[in-house]
Amino acid sequence: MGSVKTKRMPRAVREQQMLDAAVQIFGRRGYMAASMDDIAELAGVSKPLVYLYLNSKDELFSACVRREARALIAAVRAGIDPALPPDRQLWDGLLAFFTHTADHPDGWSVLHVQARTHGDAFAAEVTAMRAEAVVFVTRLIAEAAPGAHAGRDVAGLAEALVGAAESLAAWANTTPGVTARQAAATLMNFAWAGLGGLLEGRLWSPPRA
Amino acid sequence: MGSVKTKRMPRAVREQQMLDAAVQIFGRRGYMAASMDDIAELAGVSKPLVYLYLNSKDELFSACVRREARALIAAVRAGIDPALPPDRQLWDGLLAFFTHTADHPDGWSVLHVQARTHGDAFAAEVTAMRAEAVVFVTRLIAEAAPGAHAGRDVAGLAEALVGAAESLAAWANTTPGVTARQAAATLMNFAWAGLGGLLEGRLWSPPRA
Amino acid sequence: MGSVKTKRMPRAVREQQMLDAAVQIFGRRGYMAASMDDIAELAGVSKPLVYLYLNSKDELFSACVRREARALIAAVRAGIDPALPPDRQLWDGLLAFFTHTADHPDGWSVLHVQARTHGDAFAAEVTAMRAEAVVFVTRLIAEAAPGAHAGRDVAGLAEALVGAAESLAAWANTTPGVTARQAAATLMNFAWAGLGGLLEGRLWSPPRA
Amino acid sequence: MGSVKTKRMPRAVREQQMLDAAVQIFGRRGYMAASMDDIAELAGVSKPLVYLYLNSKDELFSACVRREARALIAAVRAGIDPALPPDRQLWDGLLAFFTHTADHPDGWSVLHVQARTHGDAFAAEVTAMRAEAVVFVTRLIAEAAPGAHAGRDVAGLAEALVGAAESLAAWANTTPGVTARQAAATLMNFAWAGLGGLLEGRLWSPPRA
DNA sequence: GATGAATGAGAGTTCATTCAT
DNA sequence: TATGAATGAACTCTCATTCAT
Repeated sequence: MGSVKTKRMPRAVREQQMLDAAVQIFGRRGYMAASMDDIAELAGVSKPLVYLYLNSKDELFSACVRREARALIAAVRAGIDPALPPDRQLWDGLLAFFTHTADHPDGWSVLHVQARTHGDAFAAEVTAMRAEAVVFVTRLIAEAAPGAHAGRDVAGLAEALVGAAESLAAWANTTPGVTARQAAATLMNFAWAGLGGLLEGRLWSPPRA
Repeated sequence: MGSVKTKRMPRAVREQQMLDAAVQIFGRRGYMAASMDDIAELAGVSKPLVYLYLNSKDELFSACVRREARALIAAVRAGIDPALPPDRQLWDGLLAFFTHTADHPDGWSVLHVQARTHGDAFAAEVTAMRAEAVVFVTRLIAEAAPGAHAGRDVAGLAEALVGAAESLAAWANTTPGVTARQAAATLMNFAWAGLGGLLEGRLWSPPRA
Repeated sequence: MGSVKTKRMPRAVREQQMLDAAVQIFGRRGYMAASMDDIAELAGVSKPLVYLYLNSKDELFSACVRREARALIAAVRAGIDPALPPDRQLWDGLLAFFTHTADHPDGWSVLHVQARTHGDAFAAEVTAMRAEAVVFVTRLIAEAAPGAHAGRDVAGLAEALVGAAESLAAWANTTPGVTARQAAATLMNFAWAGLGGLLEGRLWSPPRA
Repeated sequence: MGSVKTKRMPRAVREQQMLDAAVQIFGRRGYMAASMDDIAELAGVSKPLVYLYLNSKDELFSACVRREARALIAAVRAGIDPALPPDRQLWDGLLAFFTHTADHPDGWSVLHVQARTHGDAFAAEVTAMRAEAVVFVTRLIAEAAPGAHAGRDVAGLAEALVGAAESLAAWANTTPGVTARQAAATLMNFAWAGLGGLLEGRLWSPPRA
């Protein structure tokens, strides 16, 4: 498994090997259950080297979160053309998102499950990423319904959408036979139909308590 | 913090105290990071007593999951009157859900985050609970829009809904001035319009790749 | 298993029940691996009662050793008629010994294996019992060969015989299909032939080193 | 006591130190009463190192049994010259045996007492060793008295011999002025005459019960 | 005479982390 | 650059023992 044991590699390469191993172990077992021994072994190096390059378990995990977050953001950005109409942008973004998470399930697990479980220090990076997504979706909604009453309603919708997407990604990764395209289609239908209904004014009014 | 240190209590009472403490610790730190020492201390008893009553960390966690799942289901059921019209039932259910999860964040964390992270045995309990919720919602929509074709993509929708709900719950809990009522309203509108639209066949067609 | 749970029994009876249970558990699992919980449960009483009557694990074990030692000594004494010739006395004694140890394997295990493993305090009782056996055998040898050179040689032979008997008893208890009579016959043949040879002067002289 | 605390030793050396300590503690206290803490302390290392090299208490004990069994066998083999006459071979073997067990009482305790107390896996190793001894002795006798019928009751004789040997070893160790040489002489006379007698058919007939 | 409730102390085991080379 | 050797601290779990009734 792991990589072929080659000695004397440049630091940058070794570091990436360690991060690869760490993401896999952290993603599959969770922060606490992951052991530095296993990570070092999977990376094909000795434990002291891991400490030499990455200082501690916490920093190693942090580096994983940062790397995976950046990769995911880059993938989604690359999938979107801001010149296209909003529904098309949403679709492209969802497709890019589900495709990337499907291709990097351990990375997504680190971001979605593990980073949030383990304390605010790690959550910050993920929260920033998430905020960017919410802003993006909010803008799309606003563009699609220029006259909509903005503010808390739209923010709530965006939150709901992003949360639904996150949950679906984890589900698609662990359920055999579900493709990124299907996950994107499910959410797109759900969201667009819902938004459409809302924008046409079909609001449901709660009863006065 | 904890409870007042009272000695010699009947077993049933002590057991609930232990479960209270365990839910809090498991919910906030996760299964692996939770230590039996801390749980016992928070419960105000010695560690051996926890083992005497609940046998092992695994069984303790399992008991927590079961108790919290039952409490959540009971809360939602209690909020619903089957004699009312479907939309009203959905609203009442959502309100009960958001209220209960807001009142018991640790319990919700145990169910939503921790139980899924920790192995299929626990995930099954939660999955069953969610499936019940999806069936319930689907039935309501079908009653409201008779003749529509239900049953497609149910699992995916469930994931999306729960993800949206969790996201909204977190949003409501952390955004000042947002109540369980408002979170319920947002999701109600989203779900009611979106599901209704889906059942009526209003689909968004993805572009040919 | 155990005894039928009857309440309010006189102390002497309860105590014997406890000793029965303790001998069984100690004999089969050893002193350290035996737990007071298991002993109390097998005796059909609560743990505090065991402590009320027998004070501690050590004293309980000690009581077991004493009781079993006395029973074994009594059984062997009862089997011997001092008026008979020495070889017949040895045979009867061996037969009584092997019969008793076969009928009370747990008791013999307590005496032979466990008591010696666990420190000098318990060994004393067993050592006394053993010494008595050695004296008895020594006397028999002396009677059988009136002119034999007594002293260390005879003492060594008696030691060897008693040790062989102890070892054979444990072996007969754990090997299916070996009866007390067969064990006695094996040892009797070995010992008597050996002694006979010795007494006839067939001594083997070690080479001068 | 223990060894001088020297740091950074090669693995093989440290492992032997650990086994030395383990044999001493296991031999004197028994498997259950021996604690890994005490073994580690006596070996002059920390507990994790013991686990790193020997994995578990069970495996550590197993390693002790193996090592001591091999050492004893080697000592006895080294004492015997197959070119010499059979009685001389038996004498040399017994002398080597008593000398080795006297020099390594803890190792002998591990083999004789502890290994049999603790489960069949370990008993097997010891049983095999004893069987080898019995075969060896039987062959010597057969060579000395050709034409005799061997092979009957071999297991019982082995038990009796080992029991006698153990008893004599303890006697020699605790009785002032008794040497390994004298213990060997006693058993030699006993065994040589007894076995010889048996093979020649001199049986003692028990009375008809 | 008898027990349900409770615990201090210690067991085996694992882990993140560091030294010395 | 890289590692074999080593450990302090913490974990889950068990046990002999006692109190209050």
